[in-house]
Amino acid sequence: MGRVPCCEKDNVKRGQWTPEEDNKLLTYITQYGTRNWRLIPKNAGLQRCGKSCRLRWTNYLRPDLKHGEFTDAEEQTIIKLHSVVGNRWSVIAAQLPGRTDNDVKNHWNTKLKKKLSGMGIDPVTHKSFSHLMAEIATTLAPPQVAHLAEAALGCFKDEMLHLLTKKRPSDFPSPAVPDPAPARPRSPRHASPPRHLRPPTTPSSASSWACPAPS
DNA sequence: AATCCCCCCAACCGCGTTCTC
DNA sequence: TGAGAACGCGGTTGGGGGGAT
Repeated sequence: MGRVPCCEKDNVKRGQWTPEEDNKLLTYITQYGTRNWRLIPKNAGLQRCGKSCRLRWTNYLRPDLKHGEFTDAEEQTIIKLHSVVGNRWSVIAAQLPGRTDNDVKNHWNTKLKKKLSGMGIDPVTHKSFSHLMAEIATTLAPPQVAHLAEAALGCFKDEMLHLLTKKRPSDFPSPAVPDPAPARPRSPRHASPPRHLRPPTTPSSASSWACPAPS
């Protein structure tokens, strides 16, 4: 049997929360706690899904949350922990009082990944790009190495062009190499195997064969 | 001044895990 | 012990805001 939806979608409001909704949720939870998320919207007089209420509470309304900029120390903690546990955002967030997994994930995706790349460090493996290239080269036969080096140079060229002109590689005429992907790929949700069949998302299990998308 | 483009982040989706009966 | 419900997590999306043109 298929999984039942968490709520009746027809009668449920979606999108941005209004201050009135925030207030209702906050008032209710302050008084009664967070025991049953399915009942909370009903009892609080909200036309929201319980899941949406839980997310709003955990990511925004909780009184112990920090809302400001991430400090250098927090960033260092995220980078260190990510190098150990990978994309286990809840694990990382647990070490940062007042930060949520969503916060950490967003900050990683928007800031830290670029910061590391800019420092010549692969944000997936946390190794320097030159170290990775040397590592890969030792495992390949000479013709493959030559091919890889050529591909890497292509990636580097694309990245530089993008940085210098703020244009995507696909914006440039490229008769030899077809553009591998659209500028913002929309991968199908279930391209990967089910979670229990996937390897843990540790940095060492991932590789960086593909060109990183120009940021 | 208007339009375009990109970045950021709040919110959503779907799946795995845990809980309850 | 198994089924269904509830919860939690990570990936993804989309809209608003602001800078660039």
